[in-house]
Amino acid sequence: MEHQPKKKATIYDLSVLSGSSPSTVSAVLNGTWRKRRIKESTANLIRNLAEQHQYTANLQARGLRSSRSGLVGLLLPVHDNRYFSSMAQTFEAHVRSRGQCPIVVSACRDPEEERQTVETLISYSVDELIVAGATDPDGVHALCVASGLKHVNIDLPGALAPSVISDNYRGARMLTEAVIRHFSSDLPLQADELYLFGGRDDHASRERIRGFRAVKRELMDGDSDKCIEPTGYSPNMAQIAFEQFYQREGKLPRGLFINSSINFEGLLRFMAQHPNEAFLDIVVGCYDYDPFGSFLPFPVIMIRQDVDGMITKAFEIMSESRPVVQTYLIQPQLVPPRTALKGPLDAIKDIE
Amino acid sequence: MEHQPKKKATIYDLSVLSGSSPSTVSAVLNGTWRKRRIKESTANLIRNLAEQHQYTANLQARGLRSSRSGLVGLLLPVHDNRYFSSMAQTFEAHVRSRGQCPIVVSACRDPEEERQTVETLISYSVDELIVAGATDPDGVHALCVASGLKHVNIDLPGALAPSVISDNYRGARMLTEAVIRHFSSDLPLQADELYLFGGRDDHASRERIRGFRAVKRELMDGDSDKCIEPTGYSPNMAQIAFEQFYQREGKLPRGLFINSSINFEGLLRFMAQHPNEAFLDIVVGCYDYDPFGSFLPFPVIMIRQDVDGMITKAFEIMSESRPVVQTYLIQPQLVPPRTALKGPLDAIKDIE
DNA sequence: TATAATTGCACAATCGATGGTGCAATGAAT
DNA sequence: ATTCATTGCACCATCGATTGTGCAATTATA
Repeated sequence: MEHQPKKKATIYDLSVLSGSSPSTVSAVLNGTWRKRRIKESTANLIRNLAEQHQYTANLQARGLRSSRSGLVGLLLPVHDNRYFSSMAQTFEAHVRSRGQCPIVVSACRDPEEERQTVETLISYSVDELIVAGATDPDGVHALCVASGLKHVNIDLPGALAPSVISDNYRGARMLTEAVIRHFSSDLPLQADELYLFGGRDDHASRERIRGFRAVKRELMDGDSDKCIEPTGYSPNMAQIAFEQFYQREGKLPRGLFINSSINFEGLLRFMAQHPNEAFLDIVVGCYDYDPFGSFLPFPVIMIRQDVDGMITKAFEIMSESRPVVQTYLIQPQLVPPRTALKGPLDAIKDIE
Repeated sequence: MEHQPKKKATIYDLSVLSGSSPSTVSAVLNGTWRKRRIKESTANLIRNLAEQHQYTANLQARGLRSSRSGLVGLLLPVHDNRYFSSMAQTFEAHVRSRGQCPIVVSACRDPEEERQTVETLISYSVDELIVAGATDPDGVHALCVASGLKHVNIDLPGALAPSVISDNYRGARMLTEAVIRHFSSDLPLQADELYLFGGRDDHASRERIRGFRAVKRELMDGDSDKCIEPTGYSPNMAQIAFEQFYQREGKLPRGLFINSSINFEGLLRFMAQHPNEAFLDIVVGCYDYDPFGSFLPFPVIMIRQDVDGMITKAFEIMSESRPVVQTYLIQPQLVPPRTALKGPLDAIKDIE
């Protein structure tokens, strides 16, 4: 922390050293020098000097001039669960492979925070933005449009920008059906034993609830409103819902559809308060995949959303010149109990 | 995507509209106007115009001029596990509470990627940087020093910058002891039944191994080299190690010390290949906390590193004018099986 | 009323890179 | 030996904000 923070070299320094003009230096170092008919030898000279002096471009200056930044943003609701963290991981790999710099920011599901964060990103001339699970995607959209920023919604759709989301209806159908079928035929699951917990009034939750109810109607006879308990996306509220149910009924439902791994953590909290015996005959379906969750002491069937597919599609859309405002559905995957899937980390080389 | 991406308002636009000079507008909007003795009425006029025209400062321009950006960086090895994702979550909250903009980037444990990423951050005049779990912290340090960027290592220490890390030795001691004591006294764990898997040749792994061996020596009589299997930080290598052990010995060790939740995922993959019976008499200690991991069908004792404590300390250090280059140890916490701790997400308001 | 002090603001340089334009030097064509 | 085309590069305005400095107008003091 004590050496001379000697100023970074600029094109002007190199210009003096090389005897060329700053614009020549600039052209050489940003690759446009052929277009500007700079001699190869001049280019080499400058490149050597740049290397010697450890030149790196000031990206703020470049960004100011060209009103682009080389940054690509991912706006998340939260970091701390496997769905969104694997999204961040996948996103980074994509962006890096395109030679740009990924930056990931979360906005805590707070519409105001979302807008402020996007404003900030815009002020840095972020080139593209993926808006994941936004509470107010259309508010974000307005800001992006005003500054001409390419963006795509992911996970939760908006009405005004292209959106790439999981096929929540089909995923929920698969999951519900798998839960029902997981029970043996000598003691099959009854309609009033299958509950859905978690989620709130967003598109994903609505679609999942729709799928859940449809399958219940088709495979069982009942489909009562009381089997749906939206608790928001918080472990705490979910826990309370489980506790209340347990107080009321003396047990948990035998079949549980849990709307996200975040809500699933509410069940963990409940579990911590009760002996394992309370979970002997239970089957859980969770709309989200968490490798550890898959190995709990009762059958846990999970849905893995195709994060890579969604991110890929999102970039595809943003690369179009006039993206169509529509919602693309990406098929998720049903994951049977005790399954350890590979994830984005497996793409990372680990020496040793 | 089609409306007029009408250019964002600048201080020059407001200058024309208000009849004041750009410098006056600038001063008003960045809060230095009192110092510049601008009339209150002028300030109000300009502020109103700014609001009407939705002025937001171009942060690249500001950053270029002032060579500061308002950005604070967190460099992670990876996103996709609960330890680092909770670190990101906690970091964001801290940075936001200081009115700055958090940006989180991962570098995949690749020294070259680490340096490149930091170079990029420096080119954006990031104000401060937390370097988490870097493979080559001192390489990163060199870059930071060269440009006068305040930075602190976290999770893994460097020799050249202040570092804040978990007390790995003590944590490993606690964990090892807890695993041993978890066995009943009628069939106590023997020295050759307690193995350590995972980690590589970094400071954290070394300290954990040291703690592990010390406790083995103290509580059991043996402490053989063959009970240590560093596998790197990858699920895959860990899985292979478990499989090999299993092929060789016909079972897993009864006591397992797993060096990180990433390696624990290797055990999950192993589990997927084998029936639950193979895990009846097993006790796992994992140096990392994952809420789902805590509820697996065998006892899992975990260490939760005090991420909040580490981040807090890191910012404290960076706020000092001449930080001492030393390593600060933060005490981790022993988490008994079947425990659902609150995390950073609980700090987030969830409406409904 | 003349002078000094204060108020309120405008001017202009600057941060580092980009890209349009212009022009001298060289080589080719007539 | 002119004229024309090409090569190779320098010049300069520009992106949007910050900040040191200077100066007129106003108010206070003598």
